[in-house]
Amino acid sequence: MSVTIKDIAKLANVSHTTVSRALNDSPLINQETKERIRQLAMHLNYTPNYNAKSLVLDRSYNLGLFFSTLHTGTSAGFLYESLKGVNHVIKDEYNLIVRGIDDYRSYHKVNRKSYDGIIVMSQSSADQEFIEYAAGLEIPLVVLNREVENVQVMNYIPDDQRGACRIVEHLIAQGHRDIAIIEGKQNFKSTQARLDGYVEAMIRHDIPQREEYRVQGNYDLESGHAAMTRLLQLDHRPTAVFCCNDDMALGAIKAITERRLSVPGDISVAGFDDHVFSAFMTPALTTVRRPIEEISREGAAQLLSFIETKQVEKSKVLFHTELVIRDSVQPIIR
Amino acid sequence: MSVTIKDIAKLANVSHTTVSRALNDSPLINQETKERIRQLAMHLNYTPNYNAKSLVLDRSYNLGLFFSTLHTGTSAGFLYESLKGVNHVIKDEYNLIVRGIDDYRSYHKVNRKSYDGIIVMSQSSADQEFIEYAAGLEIPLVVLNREVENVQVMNYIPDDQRGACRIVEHLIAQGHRDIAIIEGKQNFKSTQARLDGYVEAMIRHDIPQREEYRVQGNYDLESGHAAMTRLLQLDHRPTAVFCCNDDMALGAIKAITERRLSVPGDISVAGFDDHVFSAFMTPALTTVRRPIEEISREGAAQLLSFIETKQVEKSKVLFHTELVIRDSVQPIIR
DNA sequence: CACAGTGCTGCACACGTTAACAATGTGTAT
DNA sequence: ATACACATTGTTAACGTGTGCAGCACTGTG
Repeated sequence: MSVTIKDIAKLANVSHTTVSRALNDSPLINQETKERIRQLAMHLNYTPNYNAKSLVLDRSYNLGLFFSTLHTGTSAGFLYESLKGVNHVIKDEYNLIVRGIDDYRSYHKVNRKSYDGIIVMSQSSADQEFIEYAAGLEIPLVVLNREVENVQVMNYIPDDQRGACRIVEHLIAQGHRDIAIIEGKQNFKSTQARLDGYVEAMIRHDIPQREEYRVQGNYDLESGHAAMTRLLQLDHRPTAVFCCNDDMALGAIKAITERRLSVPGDISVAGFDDHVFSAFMTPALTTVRRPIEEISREGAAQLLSFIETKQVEKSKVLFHTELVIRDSVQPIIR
Repeated sequence: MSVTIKDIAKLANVSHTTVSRALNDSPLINQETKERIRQLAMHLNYTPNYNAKSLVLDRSYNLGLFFSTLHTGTSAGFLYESLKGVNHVIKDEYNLIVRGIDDYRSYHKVNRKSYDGIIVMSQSSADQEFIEYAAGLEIPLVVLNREVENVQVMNYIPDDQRGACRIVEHLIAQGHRDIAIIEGKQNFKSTQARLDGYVEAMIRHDIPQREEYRVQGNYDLESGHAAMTRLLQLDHRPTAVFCCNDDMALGAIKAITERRLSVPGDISVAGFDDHVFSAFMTPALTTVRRPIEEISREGAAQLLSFIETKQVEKSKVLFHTELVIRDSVQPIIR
């Protein structure tokens, strides 16, 4: 059907070995024959059969990009930035296979023969099992976005707690004391980290915390809307709300304006992530930038270098988050 | 290193052929031996080497999901919905490889050995070359989102022109006559289709078109903002603006509110796509729903069935777009 | 002239799997 | 008893590529 090195060999009157060597630029082959064979290959439109190569070289040319889930809890922006970052680094020789971990019924198909390396964009500790599995198989592995315990892997994460603490301190600096938090999806590591940051800031500034100011969300728009609706029904309404991601912040703002209240006039709202949309919302959202694209890029680069050299420090690297002040938070007028 | 069928064969005192047959549930093998071998395989934690399988079966187990670009012009929501739709359908046995067509320097690595099938999420006619290449190689192929010419492929597309026409007619029905359009990215097929819909509606209702009401955008937030800014500088401002996607609509609204004008009080804004965010914007965006997830799902399903049965009608299927009326368009008070 | 060295090429096998064909044993009809 | 069908298993080759080793021709050296 398609052209093989044997076909080329026949036409060039050499053995297929010579063809293989010529195409792989082996020093054993005479320059002229090399050139002749290459011309011929090009002319015949030869493309190597990567399945055969994979078999003998024991490399799949596949890289896996795995998300905790593709159904819910993974925002479009997160997916987009991750993919973009990784894709930017991937050399032409790798295929990038994208998948949700929770889609697997069995991890059977994930093994060293099928993946040269794996990038886990981890959001939930439910991934732990998968990560341990992959680590156990000694597949080159980098876990991004979530701090992973027990397993020795390259682990690149944003400093969520610090970011959350900073933005809550920003709210406090604007005079707010009645600050609510709409939390992220349960069991997501980031949910805990951001909550920790909130608590840290509140304690540091001696602000008493109210039980009813902590509301559960799940990182999507609707949950932000629902959570805010509950907060608005409180007798003593908060003057500011920290939403654990921008999607929920948008939902929250919707809930507020539906009640004919204004942001930030009546209630200040802060988000987290710095979604592409956030600068364009009305009001533009004050939030925390989480450098997902950089993390993906750096993680992918390290993974590639590990695959090639087999050596790199397996360690945790924190990426700075950054306060982005826009219009959705206003000082309180006493 | 890892367990192969030959290892199992030795332990089971049979030939490796028997093992292969047993694991593939061949009717040639005795039930008891079959069971025995399967137990053994399970016990040894055997996983088949897909590279070897691929080589002999001439199947890669790879499916390609190709976008025109992953850099700019592809919105996060579009990527997300596409991936979600396709992923929903993919059987466990396929790997989904995601890539931007404009990332290829050569299509060399795209061939029938490497891909069992390809889904092109086409946005630009710049893909045409790639599509023709893939079609020429007789790789099972489905092109989604953009109407493709000359090539006989499965082609599933949203009815953009009809949707655009409908929403512009909606603006007209609300009394608007000074209707501007912010166009999409140049050379994107959808840009043309939506413009055609706009023109169709205007002509049908005998509304004179002004040259200066047609402004170029490129589907991203910033371009919507810039285009709207230009429109606002006009002596005779439009009373309504049809933005060719929701991202640009958001940018446009930003530009309007920055000038202390209100949407829809002073200017009505309509979008296209029905991005997840659109219902939650302030004001909630009147737009056209484009069923990307359904299209991806249906396209992927057809591709799989084609791969298996090798027969399906290669034809164009139009998916209905749907007018979604929210709060960003207001009747004109004369 | 013998010998070692060098530069290039081919033979034969390996990778792990499937499949055409052969071989074996068992039962059944003649 | 013989032939024949049938059920089950094994032998062998094949898929396309890379590679250790052997072999060839030629060159230079003693």
